[in-house]
Amino acid sequence: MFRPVSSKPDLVAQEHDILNIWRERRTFARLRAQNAGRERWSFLDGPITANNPMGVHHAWGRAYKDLFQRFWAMQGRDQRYQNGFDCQGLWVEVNVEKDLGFTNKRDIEAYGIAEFVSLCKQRVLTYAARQTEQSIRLGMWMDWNDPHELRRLRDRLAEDPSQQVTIRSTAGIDVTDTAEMLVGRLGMPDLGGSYFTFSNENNYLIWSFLAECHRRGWLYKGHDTMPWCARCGTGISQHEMTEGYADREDPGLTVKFPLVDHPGESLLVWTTTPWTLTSNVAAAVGKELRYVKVRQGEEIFWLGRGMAKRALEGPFKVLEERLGQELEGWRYTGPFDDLAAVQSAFAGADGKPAYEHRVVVWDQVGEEEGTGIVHIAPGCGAEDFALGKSLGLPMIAPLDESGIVLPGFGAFSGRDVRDVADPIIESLKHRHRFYRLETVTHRYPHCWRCGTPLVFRLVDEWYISMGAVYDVPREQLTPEQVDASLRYQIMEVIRDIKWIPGFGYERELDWLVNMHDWMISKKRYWGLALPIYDCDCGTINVLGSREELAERAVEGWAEFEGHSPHRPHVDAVKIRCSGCGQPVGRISDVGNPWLDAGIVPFSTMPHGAAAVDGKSWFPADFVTESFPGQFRNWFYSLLAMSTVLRRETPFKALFGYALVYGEDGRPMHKSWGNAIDFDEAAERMGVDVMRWMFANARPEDNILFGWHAADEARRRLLVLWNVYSFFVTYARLAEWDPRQAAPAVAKRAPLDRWILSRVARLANAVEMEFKAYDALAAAKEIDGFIEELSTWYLRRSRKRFARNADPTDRAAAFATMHQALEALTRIMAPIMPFLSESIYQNIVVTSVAGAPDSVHLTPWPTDELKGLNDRALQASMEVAMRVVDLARTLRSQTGIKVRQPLARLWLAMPGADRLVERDALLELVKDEVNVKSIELIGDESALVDRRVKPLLPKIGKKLGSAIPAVMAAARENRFELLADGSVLMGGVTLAADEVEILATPKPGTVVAHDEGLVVVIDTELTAELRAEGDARELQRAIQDARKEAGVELDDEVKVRVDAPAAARNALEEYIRSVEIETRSTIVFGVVPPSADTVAVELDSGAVTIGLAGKAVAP
RNA sequence: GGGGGAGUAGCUCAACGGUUAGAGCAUGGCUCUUAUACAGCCCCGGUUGGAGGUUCGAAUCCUCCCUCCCCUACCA
Repeated sequence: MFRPVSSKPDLVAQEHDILNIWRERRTFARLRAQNAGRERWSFLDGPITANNPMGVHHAWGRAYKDLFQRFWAMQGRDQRYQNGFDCQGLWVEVNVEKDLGFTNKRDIEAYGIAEFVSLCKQRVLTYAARQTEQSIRLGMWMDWNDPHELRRLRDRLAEDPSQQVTIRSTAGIDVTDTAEMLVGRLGMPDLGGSYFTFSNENNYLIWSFLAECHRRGWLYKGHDTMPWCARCGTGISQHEMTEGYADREDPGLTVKFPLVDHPGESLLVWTTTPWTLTSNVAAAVGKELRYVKVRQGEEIFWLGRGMAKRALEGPFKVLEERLGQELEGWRYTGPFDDLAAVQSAFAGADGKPAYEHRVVVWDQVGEEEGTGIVHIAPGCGAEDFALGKSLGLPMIAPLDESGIVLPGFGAFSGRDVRDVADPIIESLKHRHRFYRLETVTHRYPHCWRCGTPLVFRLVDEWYISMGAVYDVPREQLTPEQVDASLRYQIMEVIRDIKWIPGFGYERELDWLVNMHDWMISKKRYWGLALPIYDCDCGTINVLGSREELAERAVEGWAEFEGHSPHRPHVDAVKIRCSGCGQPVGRISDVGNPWLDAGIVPFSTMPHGAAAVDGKSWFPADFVTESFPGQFRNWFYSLLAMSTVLRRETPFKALFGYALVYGEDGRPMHKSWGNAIDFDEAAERMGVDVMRWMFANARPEDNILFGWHAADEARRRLLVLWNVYSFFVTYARLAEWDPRQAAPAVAKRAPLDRWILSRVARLANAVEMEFKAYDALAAAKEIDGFIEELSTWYLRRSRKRFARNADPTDRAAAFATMHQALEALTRIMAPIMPFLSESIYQNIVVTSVAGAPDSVHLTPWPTDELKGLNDRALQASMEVAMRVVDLARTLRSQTGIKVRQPLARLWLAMPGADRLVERDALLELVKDEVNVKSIELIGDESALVDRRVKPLLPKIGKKLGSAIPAVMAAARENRFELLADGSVLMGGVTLAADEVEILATPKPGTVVAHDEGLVVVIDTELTAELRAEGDARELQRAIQDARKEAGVELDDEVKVRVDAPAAARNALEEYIRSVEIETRSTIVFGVVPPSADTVAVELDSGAVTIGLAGKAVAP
């Protein structure tokens, strides 16, 4: 017998039970064994940053990942099930710094890089363990490391990285190595478990990638002015800029640059970054722009003509007008010519000034903002740098890597760049160079990690060239051009990918066209050690492997030996320069973390000789990640690296989804009170509710996640639960068991055959949707099925499950419901692994011989159910359901309750003869809407009129301006039906296929209609009908009373009914059937005051009923 | 600043140029039911952001304006 099921499930507790069952029975391991060696489905997990606990936003993507893995497992596919952790980079560093209370890089150096890097590793292990536990809670089936082992490894690493430690692989084999080396070997085949991007293998493979880039001449050192975060002390690459833009208020400062050759006259220049004025080198004007000389009081200024009104304060008089090019070469006195840094930058070889501030022409000068004369500081802006370089201007770089003004800048030296604006303005006022100060709000880049406003700094960084952008359409490129430009090669590669949603392809393409070279260096500590050895002789050595490092090492190897390829140990090694033969050290930079994530197809899916059994998992069939940002990050790095190494795509299909927002439509934010922690969500709403919510979200839109949304999602699941609970309750009462013989499907009621056909169709539809990676469409199918299972199949079948039902029919109903539920649990298992498992365990595992002991070990049911499909029956049933809807509408319009039986229902149904099982279906309708008989009438009936609906899309173009007349005729029912089926109306003749003939009710009767169906009810109530209605009303009241009294379903009760004589008479005929339905014995008479009483207003009079206790002792 | 979207019921979103703009949620009302803290139905709710234009007909196409979002960008 089935285990009893509460009607109010504790979903959360149930999920924990299921987790225990899976663990005890090693269900996942058995699933893997079951599919091992079969056709593969290769999923590549995008690494989650192991830096914090997992959030509900991670849960969205992880729900998709698990969903599709489970689905393909049910398709019998072999899989890798490897989760990934992203480990290296600034994310982790910033948090470790925060924990230590550090404010900048000098603190790290003082603390010790080795210790700092070790803490970074420990933090990764801490959160990898945590996220592993959370992911398991989510139901995600992966080849997980034991979280306790990860924590133990972390603790051993903290104690002494060189100590020998033994850990158990996920396959159960003990492996011994030093703590540091074991950490570096995580995710490798011998240890199993999640891959970690800090692994030795991952790092060395990036080396080989970089060496390959170098071999092809694509790796170079750039000297440029880059966005720079002073707090983090590192440049920010173009890939990282997106999230960092925010509105910011800055000073809008207008200053005077006195002209050397025009005494008393000054240029007016505008800037929002006062600190860059110390490094001013030139002032740029537009060649074709017009400039004016104006007088204000005693002073004379030059500025753009179009800007004068806005930029000048107070009245002015225009004295002269010139083109920008006429100003070229004018010399002016710089704002801070007395600074040593300026003097030395301008000095020639002999120490005398070789350069003077002057006006230059620049095509990018515009007239939208400022004064039309642009302050140029090549050391403080990328565009300024480019201009300065092309004109051979001196460069002045005022900041060190922490944003502190360098020596040589007088009183400003040693101050933080963020604090020098005011002193500079003061100083300018002092020097009579100040003109005006306002406040400007503009979009300004900030550090994506720590939020510090970026500055621009002149630095050396390392880049991978993305190749030329040719000024011709792509299809006209020659193969040679494509071979020379990586970006076009990537563009070719991405054509082979199925992008879901489709706009992903365009977006990636757009990024590829516009992207700059890939800046891969970071002046930090925790990350990939770039294998670049930049020799003073001009030779750049790039190593491709640990072996090459060993081979070429000339010193420091002993210090490195036994360590992961991280700073500081790897920095100890010096190699022999291939150019000059001298020892050369590694550059101190670490790598861009997207290199770490981009190499994982190669580090986790070895191919060729490296493949474990000669078969490669590369390329992946599927990847899925949140798309905002990833087009320039993970997707990009995957594609770039795979294109360089193999010139083919690393994945065949990409499914992108948007962001998780709070219920209020804003990003989740702790301080806004709309954030929900994953753990809290899991333990309060349950993960299946969450997964159901996620599956029902439109992936291309942001999902609004919250408690109300969860309640709504849970509702549909409770409908299913109620069906299940009903089934189990009655199966237990009937002691029904799936092993009992049931009538053959063909012999069952049409209702049974219909729901089985329905579930067969569901299996097929959901399979198709999952294969198209459309979880939403699949969820909608399932949702629709649950709705019909509950509100039609079960609703119409309820009586069939009762004890007094026909035994054969009852057996058929039980068997049908059982099969439908069993199939449904399998179909929804990928989305809701717990709920489906819980139902399956109870109704299948306990009682079906030979059934797998988990729903997740069952195959996808489409093939098993195929034979049950019956399209004609489904179409007919839909008509019946619509008739019921119409009849209900009529009842509610006339105010006649469904409990009140009606004599007749008239039904006009075009094509009624095409319906299969017509009589049986009409019986269902009769029962459902409580009418004694249904009479079919033709559309010629006196009850309906005909109406003509012109099919506008067909006739619109043809008729043009005649349309209004035709439509008016249609509205007013003015038309003539011709013998050949055509229709004359509004002065034109419409062919039969240009119109639809509708049956519509004649006014004056109670009718409802819908697409040709017309339903009319007979509202006349005879005395018998009223009496029967009263009986049902009484029955209902007794059931209510039973419920109030908390009587068990199976208990017999005694009921006293206090009714006037008229009511007694009316009810008399039906008392016996009411007794049966309500499992009671009815006695008319006074209700004792002690009983639970209920008052009912019957048609035949007011009655009071009272439960007088149980009739039969239990 | 450049490019692309989107503005439709209180909220979240639908609606090949086709005449009465629909769903879900929320509010309110009703109903069904020992599946009993389930569910169903109905009502209410709209100048389709605004103004013009094209068309027999516009939420839909065009122009301008307003607002928001996304992508992109160091314009000083």
